[in-house]
Amino acid sequence: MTFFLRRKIHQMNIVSYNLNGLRSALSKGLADWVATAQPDVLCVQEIKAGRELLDVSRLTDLGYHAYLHPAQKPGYSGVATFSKEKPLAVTEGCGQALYDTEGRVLRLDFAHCAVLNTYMPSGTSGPERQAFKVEWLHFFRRYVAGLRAAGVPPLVVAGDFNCCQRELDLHNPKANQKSPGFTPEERQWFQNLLADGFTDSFRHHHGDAPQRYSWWSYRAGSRARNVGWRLDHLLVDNCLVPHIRHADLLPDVVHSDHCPASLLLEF
Amino acid sequence: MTFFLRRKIHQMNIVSYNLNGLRSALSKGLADWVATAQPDVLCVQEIKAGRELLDVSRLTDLGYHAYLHPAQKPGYSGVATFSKEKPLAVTEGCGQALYDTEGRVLRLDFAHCAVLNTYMPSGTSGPERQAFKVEWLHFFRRYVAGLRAAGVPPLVVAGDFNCCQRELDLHNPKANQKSPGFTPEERQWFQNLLADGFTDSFRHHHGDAPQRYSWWSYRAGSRARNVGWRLDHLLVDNCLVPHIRHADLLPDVVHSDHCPASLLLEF
DNA sequence: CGTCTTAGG
DNA sequence: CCTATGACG
Repeated sequence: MTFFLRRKIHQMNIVSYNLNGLRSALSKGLADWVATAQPDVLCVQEIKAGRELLDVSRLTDLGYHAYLHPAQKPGYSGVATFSKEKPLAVTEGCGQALYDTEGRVLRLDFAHCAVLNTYMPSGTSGPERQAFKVEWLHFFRRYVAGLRAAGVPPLVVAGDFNCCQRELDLHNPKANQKSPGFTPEERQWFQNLLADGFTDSFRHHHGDAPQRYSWWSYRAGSRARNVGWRLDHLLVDNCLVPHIRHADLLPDVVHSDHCPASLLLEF
Repeated sequence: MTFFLRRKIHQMNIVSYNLNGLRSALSKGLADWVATAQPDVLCVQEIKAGRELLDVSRLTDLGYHAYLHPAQKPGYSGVATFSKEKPLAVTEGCGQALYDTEGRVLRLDFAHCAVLNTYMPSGTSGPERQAFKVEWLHFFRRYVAGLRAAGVPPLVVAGDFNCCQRELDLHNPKANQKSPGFTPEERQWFQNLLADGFTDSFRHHHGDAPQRYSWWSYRAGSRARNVGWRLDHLLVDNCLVPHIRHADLLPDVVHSDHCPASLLLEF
């Protein structure tokens, strides 16, 4: 008879989900799905409401700690992270008022990793916001580099990036070379971010699987025809790659124009 | 065998209906109801859209002539009258810019009567609008007197009066002595208007029938409990009283927070 | 509570 | 198309 001596396995199931309104998603049964899926960390974006208007008891009743980082403007943007385990530290915002008033970053630090929930700006409403987005993207790389230098635990960057890198990340790459979210500048930025030492967990797990998207326009029945984009990502610090057990997109889960992206880490 | 010599009977079925949005009401099947009810003259209030946004083909396809008098402000107020018979004359507004920009009066003249479609101001949004309403009410009596003096055909005043006169016209008269729509001032005004030579066709036909309302708040399930007010009226010039054949409220017709009020005249 | 609006996506 | 808002009722 042989005995194996090993430490206790710790699994972390992390989900990123742009809800297009937390209240709307709750009204469509979000809490029931969460009760079934049981993510350990649930990062949501576009909560579109502040603390006064939000009732997250349906989620805290499931045993989650709730951390909200709403935008200043009513009905706009905002992120929230729900965690089964109480984090060692919570950091609201990135220290830049320009971004923090828009509720775009929320970090939870755990023993084995830090989960950085982010909602990156959309550029679709015009050139002004596209310029704002590009500035944010450059800021974000510097910001992440600073976190690393400061000794924050290895990062999981979870969120709606509002951009993707490769042609197979969207249904119609040819027609969208100039569209916000797939400009050469944004694709290059994404590549640079990966070169900084991050891994796209979905691609790591699924290779070049085509037609796997996380967002579909509400218009023209895009979702039914799978005319989508992969905008929601779970990037991990390269040092976490050996811990990836699974990564996926859950297009059958429908509370929003996005679907959840999930990642299972094992420590 | 006996022969009766008599002129051809002419019936006019007139309906007044506050739609709380003509587009919304159409989306709930208004045209199907109109096709069944076949009013000769349909007076609607709160159309809440201008000509560019409205598609009334579902009604004109039923054989109606359409006359619109929208407000200037988008999504606000406005009246429209639909008539099977082409009127002899159509008068948009009352000549007062203060009221005509809010789309509150539209008159169609026929051989036997004139149908004055009116949406009287609501006072519920504050004392400023209640004062505006009271000024309107006084103006309206003078205006109607002027029409009479000018030799307009005998009037049917059809519309949402946003007020009622007697305690049996609302579910909770005691609690609403100071509420806009049932203030002593408005009740007195209503009595004065009747004293000017008008008859409330519903009361003429139904006497003191209680609990007959035309509006219910959307809040707190008021309509299911019949907690309502009778705000929509078809007043007729006293000279038309011998022609009243029927008058009613149709609470089972639901496209709005109001229900239709109807009047059958025979000439 | 519900129909409009406008902003944002 | 969809979720927010704010005005109005």
